Amino acid sequence: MTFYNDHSKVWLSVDCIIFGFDEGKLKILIGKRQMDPGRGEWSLYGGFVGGNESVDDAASRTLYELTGLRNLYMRQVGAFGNVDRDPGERVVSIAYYALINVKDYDDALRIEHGVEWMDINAIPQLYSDHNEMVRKARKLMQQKLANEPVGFRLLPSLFTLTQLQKLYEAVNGEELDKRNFRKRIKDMDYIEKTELIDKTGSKRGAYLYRFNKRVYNEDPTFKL
Amino acid sequence: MTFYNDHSKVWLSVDCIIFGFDEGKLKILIGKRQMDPGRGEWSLYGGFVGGNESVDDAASRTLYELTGLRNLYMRQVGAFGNVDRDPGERVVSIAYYALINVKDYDDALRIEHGVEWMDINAIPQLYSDHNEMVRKARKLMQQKLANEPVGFRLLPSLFTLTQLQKLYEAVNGEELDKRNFRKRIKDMDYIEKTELIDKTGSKRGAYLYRFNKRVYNEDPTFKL
DNA sequence: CGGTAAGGTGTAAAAAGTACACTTTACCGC
DNA sequence: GCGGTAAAGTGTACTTTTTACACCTTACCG
Repeated sequence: MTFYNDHSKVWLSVDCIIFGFDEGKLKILIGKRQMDPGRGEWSLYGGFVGGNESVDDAASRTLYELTGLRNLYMRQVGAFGNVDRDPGERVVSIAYYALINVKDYDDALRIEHGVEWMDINAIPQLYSDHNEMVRKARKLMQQKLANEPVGFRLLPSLFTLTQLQKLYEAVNGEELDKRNFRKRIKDMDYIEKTELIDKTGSKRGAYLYRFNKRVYNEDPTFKL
Repeated sequence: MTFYNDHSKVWLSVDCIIFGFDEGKLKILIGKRQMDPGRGEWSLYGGFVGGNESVDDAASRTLYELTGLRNLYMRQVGAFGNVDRDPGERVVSIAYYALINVKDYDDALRIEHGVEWMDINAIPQLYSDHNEMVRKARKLMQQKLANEPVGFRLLPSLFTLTQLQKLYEAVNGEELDKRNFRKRIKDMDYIEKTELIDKTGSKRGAYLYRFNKRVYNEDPTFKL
């Protein structure tokens, strides 16, 4: 049964913009392409969409391949479909961004795949239209973090308010006032203060907080 | 030269969510499918992506086919890629939304294509995943209209403030205060009052306004 | 010439956002 | 053991933005 034979088919790929937060900086994972065409160029990590998987599933699988992690927070960036975007063949790519806690990513696995964390503000020229994908992903991710409590995906499950603030500063590229920031956090009942104290970031130590999804779901309001 | 032969190809289509504003209501164009599979079901208008055109171009072409209009405001909604979204074959579709001024659309052409304007709040069940596309398109379009001055694309080039207000009320699904709305418009220098008066909407007549893109570009700030 | 229906206008109160500086704590090095 | 250091933590006054709200004007129509 073939309805559409008079139209042409294309290869479909997925490309992943994987955001991490480390050393106070927002970073993404990129590596040098290990295959033709474009061998040796800096590139996002990607893969092809199989005949028997959804595009979302292909992205999840690709993320899993690279990181060994499942159930990452992931959103579609969009389809990139210029005719000559791939130097070899007609390939349309669907970009996805993901948020991961850098500490969850096994470093050996990272090296095995030949990718590294690069500061979002120092991304070199990338293969094909990947820079454009990164730009769009960053914009969408910024908007998402401003309106939904997903930034926590970039942090350990226990985090200090300073870490959270630095994260938002890195994402938005601007400094925030500490007191105003903490005031707003205090109004969010689903960001819970624990009795635990982190001593790694300062001599004095800072209280650790945690995001409570249950509480959030009862009144899903967020704005930062 | 074929690098990717061990992967499978798919058909790519585009589907269009075409927004119009008429009779004080936000509407989209839908029609009954005239081909298998799904013949007779309500559906968005779409088309296939050709081997030699970008996905964006395919969407423009499809919009032109349907409306006879070029340079419509158009944005990508995203890729829809579930394996069985099309009952016949594996087809991945990229959805686009467009904004048109209903008056610009020749009614004979509309009827010829068998599509009609349907209130966004009364959309029936649509073919495949088209309802999902509409939901996402509406959300993106709402956000876009709140942050960029593109709502004018849904109105004649000369419009009254009441028309503009009704448009925003329809888009956001909530009534707005007339004085507050007009106050905000007055702060936007690029929405220019003309000396022309529209007498069709009221006995008294209302001043017609126009959006000045040049002025907007000098200080592209917008928020409604 | 009175009724009607949309056009047009300003002010005050509430809420949200912004700017801003000092004390506390615990470690470290001398 | 004590002075220096570096991050943690905390409240108030001011500014800006947002919201609520009611009446007069105009021109057509019957």
